[in-house]
Amino acid sequence: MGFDHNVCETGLNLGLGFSPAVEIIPAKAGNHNHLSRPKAVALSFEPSLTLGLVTGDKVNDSFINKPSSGEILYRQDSTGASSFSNASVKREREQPGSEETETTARVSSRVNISDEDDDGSNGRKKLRLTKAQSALLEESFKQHSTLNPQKQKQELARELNLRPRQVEVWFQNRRARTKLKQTEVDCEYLKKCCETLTDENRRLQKEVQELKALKVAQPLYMQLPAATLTMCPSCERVGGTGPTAATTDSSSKEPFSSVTTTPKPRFYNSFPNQSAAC
DNA sequence: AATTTCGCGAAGATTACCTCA
DNA sequence: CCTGAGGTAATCTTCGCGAAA
Repeated sequence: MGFDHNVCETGLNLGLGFSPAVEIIPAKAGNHNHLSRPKAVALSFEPSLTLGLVTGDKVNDSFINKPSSGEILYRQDSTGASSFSNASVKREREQPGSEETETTARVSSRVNISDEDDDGSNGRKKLRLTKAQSALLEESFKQHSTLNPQKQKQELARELNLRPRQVEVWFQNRRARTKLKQTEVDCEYLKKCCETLTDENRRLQKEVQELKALKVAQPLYMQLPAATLTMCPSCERVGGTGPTAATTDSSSKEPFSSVTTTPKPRFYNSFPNQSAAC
């Protein structure tokens, strides 16, 4: 019972502050930028909250795209960025059991065709990545969350039959989603810590009140014969400020008096179950 | 050596489209 | 059929870093 240090083992400093472990997001060699950039680090809490947790299977599953095999036309906007359009063509649902490769191939063929289909229309249409494309991108993301622009991006784009820009965008969005998930996890963790600290604070307040009440009753307490003084169950010393407690053996591991002058959380934890003198 | 400028890529915020209940 | 919510590709803006001038 009481404050469990394992819950906030990282040490919450000054209220809700904490001591995060800084984890550098692995960057591809050759990516000249910002290994040391503050924004490129992920906060992780020692017990279990790591980027790995978030990027693990459980979370990744939610990122797998739903099946889709709509009729998609590909075109470019004014900036050269690619986009897809189904404006003039009905989407068709992917039939259960349909071949993934076929879907990819169909989309890919449309991509190739529509590369030339530049009608200059400015509508922004969306591509829906196929399962296979998403899976490959996920796989690549697991290895490196950032792209080597001149190599990995090109290679992936070629493999997926996408434009390098699309691969780049996917990685950007993927990193954003990862961070969002991590933030949610962190938020939950901090909420729990906050609740724990609130409880602890409440309990300590109560304890202070008890000690104050004890102090008020102290004159009477001091008049009692020594034999009636409360004995500390752990160190078997008489509580109070008398010479017995003051002349404590320094070799004793947990001197009764020192405990009272060196408050430790665990001491307070168990306090309600022991005599008030402890 | 210090400063300025420029290009690049990443993050963050936002938009727009699509799907589904 | 309509609608709102959620997911996500795409776009825009801002920022930091390294290299060159």
